[in-house]
Formats: sequence, C-alpha cells, structure tokens
Amino acid sequence: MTITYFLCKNFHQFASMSNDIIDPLSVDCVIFGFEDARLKVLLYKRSIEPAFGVWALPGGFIRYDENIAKASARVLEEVTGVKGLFMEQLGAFGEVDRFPGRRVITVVYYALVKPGQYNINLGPNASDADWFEVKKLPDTPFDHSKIITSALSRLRRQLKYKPIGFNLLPDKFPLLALQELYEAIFGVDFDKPNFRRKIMKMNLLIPLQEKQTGVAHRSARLYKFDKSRYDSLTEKGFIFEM
Amino acid sequence: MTITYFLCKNFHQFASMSNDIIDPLSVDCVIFGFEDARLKVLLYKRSIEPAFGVWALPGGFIRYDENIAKASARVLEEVTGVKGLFMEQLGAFGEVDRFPGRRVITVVYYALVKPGQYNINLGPNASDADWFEVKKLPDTPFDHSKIITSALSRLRRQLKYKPIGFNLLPDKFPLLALQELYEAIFGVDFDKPNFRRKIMKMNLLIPLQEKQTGVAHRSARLYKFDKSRYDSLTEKGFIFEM
DNA sequence: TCAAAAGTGTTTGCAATACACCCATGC
DNA sequence: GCATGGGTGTATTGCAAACACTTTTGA
Repeated sequence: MTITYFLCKNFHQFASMSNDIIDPLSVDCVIFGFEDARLKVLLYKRSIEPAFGVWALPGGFIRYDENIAKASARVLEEVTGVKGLFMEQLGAFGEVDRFPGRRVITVVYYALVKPGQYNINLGPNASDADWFEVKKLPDTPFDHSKIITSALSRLRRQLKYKPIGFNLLPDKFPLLALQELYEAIFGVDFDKPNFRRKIMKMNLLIPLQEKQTGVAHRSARLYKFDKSRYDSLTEKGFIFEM
Repeated sequence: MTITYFLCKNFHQFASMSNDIIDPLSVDCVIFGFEDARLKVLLYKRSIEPAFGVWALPGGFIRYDENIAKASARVLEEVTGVKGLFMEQLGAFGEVDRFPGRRVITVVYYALVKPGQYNINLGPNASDADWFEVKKLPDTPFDHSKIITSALSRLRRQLKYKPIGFNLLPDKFPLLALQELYEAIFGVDFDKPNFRRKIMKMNLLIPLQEKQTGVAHRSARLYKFDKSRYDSLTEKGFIFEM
C-alpha cells in the first residue's frame, strides 16, 4: 500500500484533483423483499472495520464521476446482481456522531425486489448476506436501525398513493398475494371481497389465462400489473389510493 | 486573504484537521410563505460567484460540528430572523454537474413560515431577498428550479395527510383562509359548506371568541390549530386526510 | 367429504357532493 | 339597499364495510 501526499491549499482543489470518491459522503441501501407473507430487509455482514462482522445495510462511497442515484444503483447491483430495480431516495442522514472516528454523511435509497429475481452476491466488503424480517432485525451498527425504521415508514406512506407494491411481487400473481402484501406491511386485515373490488375497479391489473398450480384448493387466476395503463391514467388525473 | 497550505495524505485526515465545513456538501432551503392568497418562495440575490446577482435558494455549507438539520436551521434563521420554523428534509441532490467548477452535493430542506412572523435579513452572502410566487419564479441558477418543483410536489403530498398548512397561516385565522390556502396550493376550488364541515369534524380547530375586524362583510370567527389534540388523536390511530 | 381458498351478491350506513338559503356588516 | 363573505340545512349519490353465500380444487 502506497501513501501519497498532496500539497493542497483547500478542499476544492484537492477534490478536483482526486479521481476517486467523495470522501465524507456514502450511500446506503434499504432493500425490501417479500417472502413467506412477510416483509424483509437484506443485510450484509460487514467485512471491514468499523463494526466488522456485524449485520448492516449495504453501502458504499460515491465516486466523483457518478451522481448519487447512480452510486446507489451500483451498490444495489453489486449486492443483488440485478439491474434496474425499483429505487427511490429516502434522504440524507447526517448526525455528527453517526459514524465512529470521522464525519460521514450518508444518502439512503430504498429499493424493492421481486421474489426470486435477485442473486445475492458476496461483495468485497462483506462475507455474507441474508434476509431479515423487519419485525425481527438483528442489532445493526451506526444509525442503521433508525434508517430502516424511516425507510419502512416511507414505504408504508408510498404504498398508499402509488402502486409500487407490485415491485415486491412476481410478475404474475393471484389477488390474494397482493392482499397479503398490504396486510403484512400495514399490519391490518382486509375483507377479501371488498379488497378484490377495490383493486379491480382501478383497472390496473391485466387478468391472465394462467392459474395457480399445486395448491390444495381451487386455483386462483393470475394477474399482472398494467404499468402503461397506470401511466396513462395518472396523466388524466387518476389518483391511486389504498 | 490568507491562503493556507496543508500537507495531507488523504481526505479523512484533512477532514478531521479542519474545524470548518464539510466541503463538497451544502444545504439549501426552500422557504414557502402564503401571501395574498398565493403560495410564495423566498429567494436570495447571490452576492458571490458563481451566479453573482442571480435570484437563488438561500443556502450554506455544513459545519463539522453540526448535523445537517441544524445546518439548515441555521441558514433558515440567518435568512428569516426566526427560530424554530417548521422544517423538513426534502432530500439530497447530487447530479455530477449540478454546480459549476466542482462537485457539490446539496441537502435540501423545505420550511414553512407564517405571514408577518419573519424578518428578512440581508445576510453576508446576499444583497437582497424577496418573495416570489411559485407560478412566476425568476430564472434560478444550478438545479434550483428542479429543487423548487420537487419541494412543491412534496408540500402538496404532505398537505394531504398532515395538517402542516397551519404553519403557513397566522396563529388565529378564519376558516376561509384555510380553504384559500388549500385552493391555492392544489389549484382546485372547494365547496365552502362542505369544506367547513370536513375541517370541523376533525376536531382539530379551537374556536376563539375573537372575530375578524375591518372587513366589508359579516366578520368571521377566528380559530387556532389544536396541536395537542392532533398529537393525541394521532396516537389513537387518527389519520388526517384532505 | 372435508378443508381451504376462490369468487359473487347484497345490505347498510356514512360521507362527499351539490345546491338552496338566511345572516351580518360596510359602503 | 346591495355587495360580499359568513354560516346552516338538506337531498342525492357513491362507496366502503360487513357478511352471507356458492364454487372449485387437492388430499
């Protein structure tokens, strides 16, 4: 390892000289998944200090030549092996002492992945990755617990006025899966007939010919989300509300 | 002006040596006000380069010893002369080329001020400050136009499920003022009797004995927002919705 | 034939909408 | 008196909640 010394009169010049990362700024990702009718978060076991060996949010530093959304997308792809996931910024977290030893402000994104459509990678900065129920999280370092709480609260709010829940389901799904998704995330039960009617009246689902297989009861019709219809309805002033 | 040279092997050490600011990070504030039945934004005429003399969002740099919320509150106070304004983080804006010459990521907060309860200061970084209708904004530098659009969209969303509109009205106000606030921000008209009933049924307003004075019509009763009742209702699961 | 979930029908009550209308005040 | 906004009353409509019911499938 070589140590290079720069003679610099201020940060700006040092910064523009550097071809590497923006140092006091990181990105972290809260990756949500839905498995076994439960909302889960993907955590990484840290392979570097501080908090070596502790389950934490996957993150990284922002490079000088990429915007923060791209930095987050890069981290997401490194972790899940999938490009183009649903992703949205949660905000910046900047308590002075949130990271030990030096001042690091982090910009957090939350992402949604469909079951089975990811491939957990073992990145260079972690030795292991796993899903954890949001209700049974392990101890996480720094302010990650606060960040996850905040992400969950944002997810709940967003689900109420944007049809983003489909990003947590397979492309083809029965109506009950959608209902269970909402029930799990909001922690309430819905009446099945009423839930069906409410969803169907929105005209956002395309009924498929396919049906469930291998279930010990009458097999349900599968549906897929009609994104193009949602976009055109939204333009006309349609407001999604749950 | 003195120029100091540091010998530093990397950012971290330079950073911890510095007692000043976190360089590639700024805060900007979108300050909303409501005057003449119109939603307005407070802009500053920049007194430094780049964009000298251009109307822009008030902002500043984050100090090493303050968290980002405090940095934003400081900027807000410098600009308005008022402490403890309603303030919430909008997010981080980090396009690579958003600021000319060097890479600056900014964390944006939006704030709401009550009419007459501020005192526009002329800070060291600006020669002038003024309110502008959100529908008639001047040309702003960098990505400030995009930031304001984003803040407005967040404000509209928040108004729908949090009673934050009261932060744009005087402490005592007639019901029509509240209605005009919603009408101006959402760009729609409401039926007066129905609006009254909807608001009153929430039990969030305390009717006062005071009435309007000096109006050329029957004077309206004044109300004030009952924050403690809102807090206790929220704990019981009450959901504010407009 | 039973369990379990799919899916339909129907009643009820509340709440949003759309107006019609009277009240108080300043000019 | 009249213009302006304050404030009340009421019929209508749509929708959400509640729940009873039939259908289909695998074990």
